[in-house]
Amino acid sequence: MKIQNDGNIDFALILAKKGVSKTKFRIHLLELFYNKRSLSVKEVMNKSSNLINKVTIYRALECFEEKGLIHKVPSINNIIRYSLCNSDECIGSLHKHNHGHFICNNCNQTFCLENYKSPDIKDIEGFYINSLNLILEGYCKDCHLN
Amino acid sequence: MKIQNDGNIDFALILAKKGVSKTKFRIHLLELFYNKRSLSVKEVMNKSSNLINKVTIYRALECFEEKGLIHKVPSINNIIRYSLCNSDECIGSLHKHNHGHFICNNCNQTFCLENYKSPDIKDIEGFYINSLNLILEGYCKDCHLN
DNA sequence: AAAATAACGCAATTTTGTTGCGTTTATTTC
DNA sequence: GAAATAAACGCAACAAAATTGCGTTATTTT
Repeated sequence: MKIQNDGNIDFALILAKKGVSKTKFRIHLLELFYNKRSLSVKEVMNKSSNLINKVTIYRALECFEEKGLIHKVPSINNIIRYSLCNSDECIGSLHKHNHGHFICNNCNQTFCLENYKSPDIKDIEGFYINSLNLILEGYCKDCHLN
Repeated sequence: MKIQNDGNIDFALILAKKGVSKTKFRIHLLELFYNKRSLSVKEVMNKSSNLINKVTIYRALECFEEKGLIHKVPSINNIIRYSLCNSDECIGSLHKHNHGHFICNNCNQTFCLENYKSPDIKDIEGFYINSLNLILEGYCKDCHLN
């Protein structure tokens, strides 16, 4: 994925293309994901104004997921976590995101590992696969040092 | 993994070898995992006597994980889920479980996919990997039909 | 068997996520 | 561009999931 995060991205336009209402918060939310790629609900809360209600955050994330902007990343911390979709992989609510994700067990940040792909599993007898995730956990550079 | 689930497994002995106290409930819990391989907290509750307190369940699962008997399986439903460790893969709290897991989005059952392995990722610059999980989600045979 | 240690149960609390409904904001239609 | 429609928002209340402290009971060690 090539993200040109040079401050010239028209987030409102991206929302419009995906059929998402262009409210102040949702533009802000999309910007957050373009900056950090992967966020938990808590991180979104911390990075949003205190004036934004948590219900609004949950509903916006749900909407973004349905419209193909972000996808859930599995985790063992029983925390909902989302990552920005690759526009060439995800269309609408059909999410195909075969790159790995690394989750730091200390700071809880999630990192997209573009170079590490999930194996290409097509069909397994008796299982109807909707999503496939390669999840790595441990400590990121910063947390390993401390 | 070869599990000889023929009713002749000495669960108490396994607990003793791992340094886990041999209480009635913990013997029962280990048996559950040998029977089903993968369980959420809720499933453990349902399969245990109503007399067992949920706190006991949480603490026993935590203990089993620390002693290398079971490991957490990531999921997008933010539900804590555990799988039996392969004795040849996991030693103590060092969990290496490179087989995939399939989680049914309807019945929430988890299935170990012994034949589907995670790619063998050793080191990634800046990341210190503790565990690696290959997570598949969708519908199992039973839930797909309904 | 007694002492030490670990597990257990209970109650209370915290954290996380959800639902309903009236109000505000954005989008569509004219 | 204003009115009508639809969607998003905030609030309060609720529900579910997980955690903590502490006194009691069971297990392990000596």
